[in-house]
Amino acid sequence: MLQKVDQNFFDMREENIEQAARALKAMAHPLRLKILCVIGDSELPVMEIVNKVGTTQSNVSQHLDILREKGIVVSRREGSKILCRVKSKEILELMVAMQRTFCPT
Amino acid sequence: MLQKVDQNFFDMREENIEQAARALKAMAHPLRLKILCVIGDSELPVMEIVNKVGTTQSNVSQHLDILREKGIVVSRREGSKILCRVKSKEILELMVAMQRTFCPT
DNA sequence: ACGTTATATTTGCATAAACCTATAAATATT
DNA sequence: AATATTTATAGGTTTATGCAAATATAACGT
Repeated sequence: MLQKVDQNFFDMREENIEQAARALKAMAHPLRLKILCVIGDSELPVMEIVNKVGTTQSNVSQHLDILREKGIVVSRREGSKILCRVKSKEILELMVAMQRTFCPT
Repeated sequence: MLQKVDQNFFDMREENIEQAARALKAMAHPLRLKILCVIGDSELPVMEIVNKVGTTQSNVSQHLDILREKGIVVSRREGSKILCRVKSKEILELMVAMQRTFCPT
């Protein structure tokens, strides 16, 4: 019998696929993607995000909530402000990859 | 005035963001992600995908359609079969990045 | 031409996502 | 304590998604 060279480069396990899909789904919305781009590798208060992305505070808050619960963004309170940042360097690297994929040079 | 170091690494333009979000959305579903992983860098007939992902033909066909119309997958006829592959090496590279992000080593 | 295999499409339905407006809660300022 | 700022949450409406079951189309073998 031949050696099994199941050259499945993308052999994510079921659980990884589920998790990846959940995270991707959180990023796969124009406004949320824009929020992520605006935050980038910095840490911004919600209102600053609101101003930069140009929609209502409520809307941004709702989307931030989704990004948090899917593990894309974390935030901490500082006085009256909530500072948001992208959760991990892995996610930031993924964003760089997306930029490479979708932004024609 | 200070030099503007708007270190916005992720300065995707609006249109790029829209397009990226659309493509990501297509990939951000467990079954579709699985389909992509199964195809990988090869070219597979629909029925083979159906067998590997374990759901109905109709379901796979519907999801493949979404992947096609969002520009993630392309397919061609060969006799009675439709062969599917991931559209571009950019998308494949993005999948590699996702793997790095979501598959703990 | 007929049955078979491979794939796509349609329809109906249930559920989820998105968004708006209004309101609540927490902190800050005076 | 009253007011202003910042952020979150709730309720309601509209639209999109996901899926199953059935049916349609296309090519193949005999």
